[in-house]
Amino acid sequence: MMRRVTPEVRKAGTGAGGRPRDPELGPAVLAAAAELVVRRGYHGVRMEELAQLAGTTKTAIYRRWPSRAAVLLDLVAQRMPPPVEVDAVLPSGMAGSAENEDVVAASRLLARSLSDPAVVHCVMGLLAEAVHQPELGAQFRAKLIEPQIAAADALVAAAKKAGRCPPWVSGALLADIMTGSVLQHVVVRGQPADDAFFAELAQFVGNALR
Amino acid sequence: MMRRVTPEVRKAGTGAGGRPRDPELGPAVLAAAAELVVRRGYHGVRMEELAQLAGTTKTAIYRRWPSRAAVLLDLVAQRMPPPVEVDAVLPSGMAGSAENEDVVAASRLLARSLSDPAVVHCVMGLLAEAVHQPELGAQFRAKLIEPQIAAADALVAAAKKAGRCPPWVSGALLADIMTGSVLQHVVVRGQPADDAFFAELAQFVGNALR
Amino acid sequence: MMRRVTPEVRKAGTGAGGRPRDPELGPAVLAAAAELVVRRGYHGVRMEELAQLAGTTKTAIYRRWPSRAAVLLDLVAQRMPPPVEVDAVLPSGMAGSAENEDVVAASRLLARSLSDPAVVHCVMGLLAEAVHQPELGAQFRAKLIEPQIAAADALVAAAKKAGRCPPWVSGALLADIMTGSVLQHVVVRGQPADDAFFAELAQFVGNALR
Amino acid sequence: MMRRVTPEVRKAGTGAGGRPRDPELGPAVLAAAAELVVRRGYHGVRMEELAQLAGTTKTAIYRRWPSRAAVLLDLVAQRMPPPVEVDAVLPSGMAGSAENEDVVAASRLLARSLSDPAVVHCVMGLLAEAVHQPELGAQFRAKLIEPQIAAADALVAAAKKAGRCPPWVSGALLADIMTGSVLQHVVVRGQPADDAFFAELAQFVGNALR
DNA sequence: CTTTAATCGAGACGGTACGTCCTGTCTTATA
DNA sequence: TATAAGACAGGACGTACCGTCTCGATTAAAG
Repeated sequence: MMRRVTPEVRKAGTGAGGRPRDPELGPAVLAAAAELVVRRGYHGVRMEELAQLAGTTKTAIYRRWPSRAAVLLDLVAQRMPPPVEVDAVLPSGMAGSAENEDVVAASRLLARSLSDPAVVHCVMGLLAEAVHQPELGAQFRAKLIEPQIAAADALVAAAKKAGRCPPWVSGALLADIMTGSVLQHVVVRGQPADDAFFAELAQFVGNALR
Repeated sequence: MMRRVTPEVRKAGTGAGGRPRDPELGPAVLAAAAELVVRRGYHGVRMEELAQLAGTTKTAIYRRWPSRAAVLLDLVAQRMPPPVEVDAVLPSGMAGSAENEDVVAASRLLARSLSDPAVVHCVMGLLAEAVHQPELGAQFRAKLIEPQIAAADALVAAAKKAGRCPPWVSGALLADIMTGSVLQHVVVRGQPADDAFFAELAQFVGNALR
Repeated sequence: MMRRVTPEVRKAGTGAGGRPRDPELGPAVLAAAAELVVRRGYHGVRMEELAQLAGTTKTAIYRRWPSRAAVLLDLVAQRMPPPVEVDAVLPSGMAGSAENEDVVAASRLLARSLSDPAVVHCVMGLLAEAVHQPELGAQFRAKLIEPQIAAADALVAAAKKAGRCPPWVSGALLADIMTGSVLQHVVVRGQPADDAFFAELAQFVGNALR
Repeated sequence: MMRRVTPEVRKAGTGAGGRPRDPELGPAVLAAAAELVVRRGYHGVRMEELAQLAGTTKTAIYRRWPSRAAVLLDLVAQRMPPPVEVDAVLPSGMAGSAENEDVVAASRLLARSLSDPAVVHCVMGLLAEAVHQPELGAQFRAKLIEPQIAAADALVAAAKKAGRCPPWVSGALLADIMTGSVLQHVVVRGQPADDAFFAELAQFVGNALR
């Protein structure tokens, strides 16, 4: 007997029938969350108000995300720029680059991950909550941090092969330094992440990679 | 006209008569807060439980601090190691040091500010709350960050005068990089701040200061 | 002008075409409701669980009944024994009965209306809901109470004609006393409706009718 | 050593110090509940609205009562008239009363327990909830029913001693009949509990007690 | 044999209330 | 005046349930 194949492969979670999820609802919630998080901060995102602003109800939100933290985590994952792409920074023909300007440029991109204020506010709140909520921390790292580290590793590996990076530098270290410095500068010290700061940082890193 | 003193959050010893404050109570609260913050994280520090663990009541705590954040801020201020002392790192007779090992050593001290887990957890929570609570952020920076920057500035100035530091390096940048990298490594990525990491970081900084 | 028939709660078989209703589904729902109402009480009958126990879905139930109360009302109407039939109790030839044992026997039947625990639980819940839901109350009385009163009235009229019942006794009063006493005894006081109680009650009524 | 006696025996639950409960708050909640229950019925009493109407908050209500049902139970207990007092009905000098009018009068009082509409609505809702919530049912009976039964028992015992009541009549039976009949008449059938009904009922009972 | 129309299972949706939890303020009696 | 004790107002949380809705699939009678 031939298995009956459903004519259309459904993309919704469980697989079978039922009223399909409103496709506009999820994005609307994330957009509302982004607005609220910059208006009121991480703890100012109240589920009731979030639902109202998104034109829906708490119930619908909790059907998609298990908690408020999960919503904000998804918000960050969506707004965070994708990690550095090696090929975009180290084009094949660029082999004999006089200095290591290409690696430095890539590092600048890494640092600019935290340029969106909504992202910054969410990240702080999530980290504070994740400290003693291991599952949240694991998801946070899997969704946001590990791709970044992987990209940095690939970047460093390519640079090493081309002789433009000392062998003792690791991608993880580079990522820690770039994003960490921005975090400290912006969030902890409350300073603007302007071009002057990025220039200083780039010069520091460029000097270290000599 | 006599200024009306709000009974709450009065500094101890303002007036004359009355029962004196129990001098052991304040420290007991901070100790209990340190224990709770590592057990349950920043948001896990409930005022009722904190009071109970410190052997007192909420009333007594709120007489000393205006809010939960203020308690945790004081906790950090107390547990945070004092900022680097220039004289301890750059002794007068050490002038012609072959390399820049002394500045690197000072930077390591700067980085080790965040070695206490209680401090790390508090800092994250306080920052998350401070994002939309400007007064808290100002106090945070005045108590914790500005002394650090000042110390780093003094350190860098002395090193520059001795020719062991490039002129484009600022103390603020050095502090941002050192503490920020540790913050990222420990809190965001959840990695241990062990000697291997500090060594990598020191080598990076040492290379940059050449 | 053709009347627009709302698709919901349509009587089965109104129009022509279309898939016919599953005839086993309605009874299955009532049976499941009976089971649930004795297991968990009136408010414990959740529509989702009811549907699942009946092997169907909420949709199918709401196509047949407009609300949860309507389902339970139908359950009572089905499980409630039919009201007393005069002829069954007062056979024509039994005219000169020495006592009034026949009326007493009829009253016992009246009282036994509430012997089914599912019925008792439903009745309580329905009444509680009907207090401020006049339409539900009206349906409740029309379906369950008025037939009982009518039967009691007929019974009393026949008994009066045969001289076995004082002229000041009405069927409504008799019904109130018999069913009300059982309600109080069983539901309010939580006592079993056993033979001893019915005997006591019958003796009381028999004495009153002398 | 003499035990220190607190100068004033506190009536509040736990016994020791602390801010005393607002004595007006409990009565205000019960009054508000009475108003809401007649306006909207048992299920229409929402905790939030109840709190607001009483000029307080949900928290304060839940500190005094464990659940909504407990509030309404207390409301009934307060509004329900006290059970019949034998001495008030059977004065010592009234021994040779021609008929049994005194017992009948007492029964009428018994029946009038359900004259308050707020009481009736609450009783119905409580009973519906108590069906499968044994603890609530037990409290309901202990607070409301058992005193009534005890009073009826005392009444019947005194009447028997004076020869104005048949030996086979129990107080419980009399209470079941009186209150149950009213319950049925008012709640189930939706008829008014007017004098005509009470007269009919009294005549029936008076006849039975002959 | 196709069209039509109503049913079915499945499950998302808006809405509403629940009871819990926590913060920061207050009101007592006692030390 | 400080303390322990605990009630208070206020507000958000996440859960649970109701009754409605929107799908695709199914099932018969009508055309």
